Amino acid sequence: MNFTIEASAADSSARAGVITTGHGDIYTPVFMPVGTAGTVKAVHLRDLADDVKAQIILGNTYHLYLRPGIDIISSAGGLHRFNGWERPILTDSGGYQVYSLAASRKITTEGVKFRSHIDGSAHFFSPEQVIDIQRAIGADIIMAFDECTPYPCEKSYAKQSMVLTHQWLSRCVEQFRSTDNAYGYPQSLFPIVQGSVYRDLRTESAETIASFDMQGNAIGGLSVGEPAEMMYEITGLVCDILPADKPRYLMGVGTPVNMLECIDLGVDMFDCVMPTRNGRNGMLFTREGIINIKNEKWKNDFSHIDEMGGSFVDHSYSKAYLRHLFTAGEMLGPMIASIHNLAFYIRLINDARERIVNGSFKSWKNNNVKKLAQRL
RNA sequence: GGGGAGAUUCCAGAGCGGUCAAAUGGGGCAGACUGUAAAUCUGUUGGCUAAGCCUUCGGAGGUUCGAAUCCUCCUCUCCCCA
Repeated sequence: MNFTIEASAADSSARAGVITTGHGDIYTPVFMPVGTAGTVKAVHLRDLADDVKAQIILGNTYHLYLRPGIDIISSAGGLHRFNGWERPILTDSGGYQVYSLAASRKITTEGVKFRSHIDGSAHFFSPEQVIDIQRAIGADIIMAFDECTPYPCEKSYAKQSMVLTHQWLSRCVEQFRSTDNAYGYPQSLFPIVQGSVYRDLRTESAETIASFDMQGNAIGGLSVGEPAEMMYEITGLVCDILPADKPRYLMGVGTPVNMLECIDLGVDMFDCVMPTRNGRNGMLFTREGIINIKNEKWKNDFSHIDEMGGSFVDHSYSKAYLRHLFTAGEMLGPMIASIHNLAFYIRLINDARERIVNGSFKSWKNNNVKKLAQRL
């Protein structure tokens, strides 16, 4: 994996770059659709590649390990072969599940004991296993095993958790270095900064993570309920410490506004379930603001879903029709909304990239932020 | 023609003397969702000058301090037998 910066904004930390991988180039900043179980929910492969124009998608170690199981994915020849996605894949380590499935796991220095949310069976993840599993999945970018702390989080716990994440990172790196790429093409490991909302912890964590000198770095433990301003503050702080010549990945973020603000702070990569999950639940993101397509007000609105949208679905269906699909419980509704939202997210980030390259990012961002967040 | 069951708030359907503006489900309306246990979850759903009041449980009368609940008649539905 290689990262080259093509342009940097003069009045901001935003930059435009290219990540090269064994499955093709990724132009940054980039939004990566989340495909937890080996599928970006409700979106067909062809739509994802040709219409949405996703450059890279996510998979999830914990979910794929439980189902279908790593033996199946290995037999298939890796996740790319299994699900048919030929562009890059990044896998999350399961660190987020340590947080979101907190009720059914126990953390020790050695690793995490957890119960399957599917059948209750007992399992254990060590940092070493998490690397092995991601190798076997065949992810182009592998994430270190971390503990994603909740918000709010006592400082003492945040510190203890951060130390643990760092210890696990050493083991992840060692395991990563002592194992080979599973399918011939290169695999990269990204470590993850933790430290909750505490500036000193985040500083320490960012410096520690940077010292491992991996090919990219991630910021975790944000967008877990803290105020947006707090997230920006920590993101800015960490971005300033992480090396500029490596991609910075802000995990789990976020809303369109969150992404523009964080690009401004120097973030290169984003992923979030929002465009797909909220889309399935009837929320549409547009340049003019946010639409709840289930609302009665769209009942007789026969205008296109998004006049300014760049996706096939935007000009093929009306708001009234999409509302009807949701009202009727038709599965096409969530599909259309997911495609629209993903295409919107990716187009927005592409526009941001264009603005970075031509030097007008900051003012463009400031002009758009308010509109993007308003409700229609 | 004979016998039986029933009519409840948008729908279905509980309630069978006061704690009932009336369970529950559906539908409607609105909200939430940020490295996905989510095609999920939450709220709300008679009116108003709104911690109170008013009008509602097929219609009309009656019993009672008090009726969706008991009685009488009427109207209408459904089922069974001829």
